[in-house]
Amino acid sequence: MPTSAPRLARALAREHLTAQIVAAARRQLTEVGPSELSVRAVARELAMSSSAVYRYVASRDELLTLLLVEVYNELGDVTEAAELAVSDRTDLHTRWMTLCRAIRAWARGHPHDYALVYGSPVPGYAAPPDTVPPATRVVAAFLRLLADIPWSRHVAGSAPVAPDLAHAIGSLRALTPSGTPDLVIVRCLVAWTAVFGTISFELFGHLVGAVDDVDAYADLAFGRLAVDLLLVQ
Amino acid sequence: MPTSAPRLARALAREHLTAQIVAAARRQLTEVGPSELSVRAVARELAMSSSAVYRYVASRDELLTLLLVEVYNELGDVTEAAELAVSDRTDLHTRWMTLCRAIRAWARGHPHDYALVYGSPVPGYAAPPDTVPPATRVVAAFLRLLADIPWSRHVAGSAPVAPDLAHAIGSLRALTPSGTPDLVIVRCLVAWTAVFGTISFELFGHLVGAVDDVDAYADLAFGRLAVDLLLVQ
DNA sequence: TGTACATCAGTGAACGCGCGTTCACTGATGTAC
DNA sequence: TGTACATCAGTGAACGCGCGTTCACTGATGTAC
Repeated sequence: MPTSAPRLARALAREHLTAQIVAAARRQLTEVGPSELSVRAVARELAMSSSAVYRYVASRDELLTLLLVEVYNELGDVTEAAELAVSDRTDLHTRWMTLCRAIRAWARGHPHDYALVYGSPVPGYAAPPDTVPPATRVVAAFLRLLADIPWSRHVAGSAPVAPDLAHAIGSLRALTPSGTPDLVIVRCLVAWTAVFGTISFELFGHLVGAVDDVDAYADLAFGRLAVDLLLVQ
Repeated sequence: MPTSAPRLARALAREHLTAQIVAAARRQLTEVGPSELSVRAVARELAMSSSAVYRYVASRDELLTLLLVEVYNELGDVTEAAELAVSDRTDLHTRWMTLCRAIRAWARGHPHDYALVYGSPVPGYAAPPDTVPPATRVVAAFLRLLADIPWSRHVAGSAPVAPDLAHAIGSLRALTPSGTPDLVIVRCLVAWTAVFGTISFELFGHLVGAVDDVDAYADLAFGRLAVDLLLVQ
């Protein structure tokens, strides 16, 4: 114990400073886009030399990876909290709207974080596999909601599933309770895509000149998706 | 005429070289993302000095604007051609699928062009109003298709329009034949958004690990949108 | 408990790079008489 | 048609900037006897 305590102290200091570096980088992201994020600026903000950062982070790419994981997890927390916030679990429409609004609110509050994860890829950077699990938390929340929809009423008896459908979405089925119809998974993917498409268009400026009240429009869009795509109202 | 001919010659040369500069910039975009586009690289490709480019283009921002307009117009051409390619104008499902597939094919063929216009905004650059008209050509094509759907059958007698709906989408109504129900405009916006959301997710890597066959999935998604959102099958 | 050694954190200077943009200048092309 | 002048295209050097990353080094912190 007298030998391992100092060892622990150093390890703690390391963790603390690494966390501070990531925090400083995220503060950078409140002012500057992901592609402009710089190791030197992070060092400046922490009042340390730029070379010192390399004691904690191997490269700018590794810093980006740490950011990606943290941002995905923050959005994952928000998403999961929203998914559980509605006490009446049978009120699927409210659950859906709450989920969509929470994601949109987070995105509007963290536009550069959003751009980091859902915008165009950062030039020269390829996200490593470590970022995939935190990234799937959002779509998992969608899947959980979709799983509670009484699909049997609408879907079970309908047209047989196209033969190419099953293999197209193979990987996502692993995340899904067995027995979920393929058609439901496709609906989930389309809804998930449409929600983020709506947010991206808003944040990236594509609704300028078309939509005047983005808040009202977002709600209309989310509601439209619920009714038409999820058969929930 | 003898006085204006040389004047014309210089003007032609100017236009020619300006076009070559834009073309070289677009060639850059086949290899490099929009934020990495550089005036010096363009000059290099044309074997001229970097300062010479400034005879034709006032700044990097102006070059970006020229690119934006050209790219929007290229996509506008593709979109409009696709919208007209289906000879049976009453086959709305085929018209829809053709439109969606054409946009996706263009996007996959020009990923950096796509990122320029539909990805995260280029840092430090704000698109001027000149880029808005070419940008609207795509959504106009969607509107034209939507206008041919016999909505009266499904929508006319349905629930009254929410009061906040009208003002939320005020600006888009200017593009739309008068008499188009607000609900149809919202459906158009949602469909348009969902289509580009699908393409963005695919190109920006968010379907990795979820969808195995992106071609098959894209068709499924477009079809789902047609049936559920546009009531077209 | 005290001392010799090893490990680690942090520094400052430097390398090499590419960028946008300006400026004084040369030489060619057009213009007016 | 010929000549003096004005306009324009294009050059090369330079300014000032910021970046990622490396490296030899100092000084503090931990380790083993």
